[in-house]
Amino acid sequence: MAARPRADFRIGTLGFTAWLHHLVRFIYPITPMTRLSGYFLPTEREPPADAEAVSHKLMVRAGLIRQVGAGLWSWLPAGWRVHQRAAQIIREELDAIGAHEMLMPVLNPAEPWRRTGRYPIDELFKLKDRRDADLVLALSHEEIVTGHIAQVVRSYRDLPLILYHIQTKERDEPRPRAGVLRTREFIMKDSYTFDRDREGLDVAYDKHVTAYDRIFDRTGLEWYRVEGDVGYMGGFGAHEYMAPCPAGENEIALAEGYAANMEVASADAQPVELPARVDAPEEVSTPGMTTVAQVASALEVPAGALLKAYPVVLPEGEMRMVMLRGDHRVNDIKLRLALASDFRPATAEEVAARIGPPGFIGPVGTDLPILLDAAVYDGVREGGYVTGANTPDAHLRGVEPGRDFAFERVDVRSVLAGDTVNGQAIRIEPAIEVGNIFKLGTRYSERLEATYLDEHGRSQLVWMGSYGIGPARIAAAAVEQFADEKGISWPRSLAPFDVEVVVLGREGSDERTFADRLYGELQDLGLSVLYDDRDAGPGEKFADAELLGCPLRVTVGKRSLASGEIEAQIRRGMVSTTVPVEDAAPAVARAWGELP
RNA sequence: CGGGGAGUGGCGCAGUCUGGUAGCGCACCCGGCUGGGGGCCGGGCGGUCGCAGGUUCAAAUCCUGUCUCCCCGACCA
Repeated sequence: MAARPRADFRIGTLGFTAWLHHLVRFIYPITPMTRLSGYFLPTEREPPADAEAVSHKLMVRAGLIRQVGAGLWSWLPAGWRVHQRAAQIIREELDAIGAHEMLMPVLNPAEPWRRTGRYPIDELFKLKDRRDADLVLALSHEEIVTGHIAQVVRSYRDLPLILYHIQTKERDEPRPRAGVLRTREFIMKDSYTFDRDREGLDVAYDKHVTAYDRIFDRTGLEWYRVEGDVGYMGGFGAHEYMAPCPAGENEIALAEGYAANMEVASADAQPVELPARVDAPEEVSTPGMTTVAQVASALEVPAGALLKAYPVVLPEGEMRMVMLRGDHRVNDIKLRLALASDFRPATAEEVAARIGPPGFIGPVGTDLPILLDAAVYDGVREGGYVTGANTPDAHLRGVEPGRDFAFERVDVRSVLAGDTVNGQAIRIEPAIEVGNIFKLGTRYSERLEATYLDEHGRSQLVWMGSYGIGPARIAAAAVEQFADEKGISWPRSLAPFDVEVVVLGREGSDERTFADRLYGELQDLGLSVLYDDRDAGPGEKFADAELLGCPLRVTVGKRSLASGEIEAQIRRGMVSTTVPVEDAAPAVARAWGELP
């Protein structure tokens, strides 16, 4: 009785539905205990001494996560609520494209991993059971899910399928870092699509684009879908979902209408002024000058007027010489794609034996196949470049591609800020990868024999895609993107609680009575509420509320009751508004509904 | 894997160089005051100094080994 003395109040204020709702709760007290006085929310005044990233510091300080070991984290109740909210958004949008949730084990027999060739991966945790059988801890679930498909799917009529689960992943990361941004154990939503053919895969992939776009829109994050690295063997398309933030481990190139991972980004280079054309290359003495900076400065030309050589060796031992502008850098991933092969840089000995003195090598006079980066002019316009002369202490000036050496055109450089795409200058920002989608093709179905019989009774390989999202990274990225000097500022969709009610006043005071009631009313309106009913000073309560970052803070004190207006502070931007004491709850709910 | 740094009450740190009774702030507990921005007064609890071995009359401190954590880089199916 004393616990719930407000039923009659509600009939009048909230209407019959809410009253009924309350009655049900009165009988089945399912309301979660979110009175701060009895909640496990250990806030800290100071960040962990060794924390660097904003999300790491704030999530620990706010009482969301606690470290267990390197790359191993517990999610405390409020943090887990955030994680669950992210997971629920993912779940809803995947269900909406016809995906079906399931659950696969983390502990796997080694055998399917051996079959797919992934057993030797260093990141894969390996262990043995008591009978000395080899086991692994799954770092994703292609092997297991494809194994099920191989067993179950017989006919083209069984396809397509979209399956997913939200399950722990284990990865023996060489370097866990930055709180929950890169951990050894984490929860991932991974989905897998199974189709009859390549066209079917394209459809499944597009469905994931739709779902992912909606998911990341709903999280409230700033995000980009960028082109990702497909790998030169068997990838058919890949995108990554990137959330820009200072602690990000990736770099993305962004321009109006363009977004790509730096690993694969392509853009038009900024122009460089070349020395005037000459009839034939001429040798100049450059004693001891083996760096671009030295040569450029000695010859008084911009670094971009130099062509530097990057000799590489293919697995079969063949050599290639990559030429690019002196102010540009080779992007190994793009080069690997261009070569359609792994490669390694040639050693100084190999260079000396095959081409010329290291530091002075160039394209003129060599018989090596030359790959010329797209940013290098081809000689029909502009002037001549400076290159190594393939003799000690000398360079050539006035070198023109095409006239002075033959080449194959490639795009293998890392783009720079200020380069353009469709005339729009790009900028480069750090970002955290929060999701990825990947067209696998038949790599796994081949090795695990996932086949079906088509309309003509012929056996066909199943076409697969795999798609991941890390809810923990969504949470951390949101912290990174929206934090201010006071703490976290959650987007509405991810906040651990919609509203935090702060009461100022002793046990038994009018403020308490009012706040108790408001707490219940807000919950009855469908809001999740954290109620700071602790016997603490106002400063401490405000500081904690701002640290935790619920979108809306409602303060009930003597002052508010006397003035007839209650302060409602919007966390994002720390904007204060007021709601009338009369009908406070619906007014708070309306205010909440307008937040980001 | 390479480089750098750190392990001392719950948190943040001093003390280590130069061996000699383990300290500070916050937090916590008790009493009181205060009550719209981490407030005040008084009284308390709590640490075998990461672990193991060694040197020494004596080790947080010196020596050896080892474990753990963080940062930078490499790596990131």
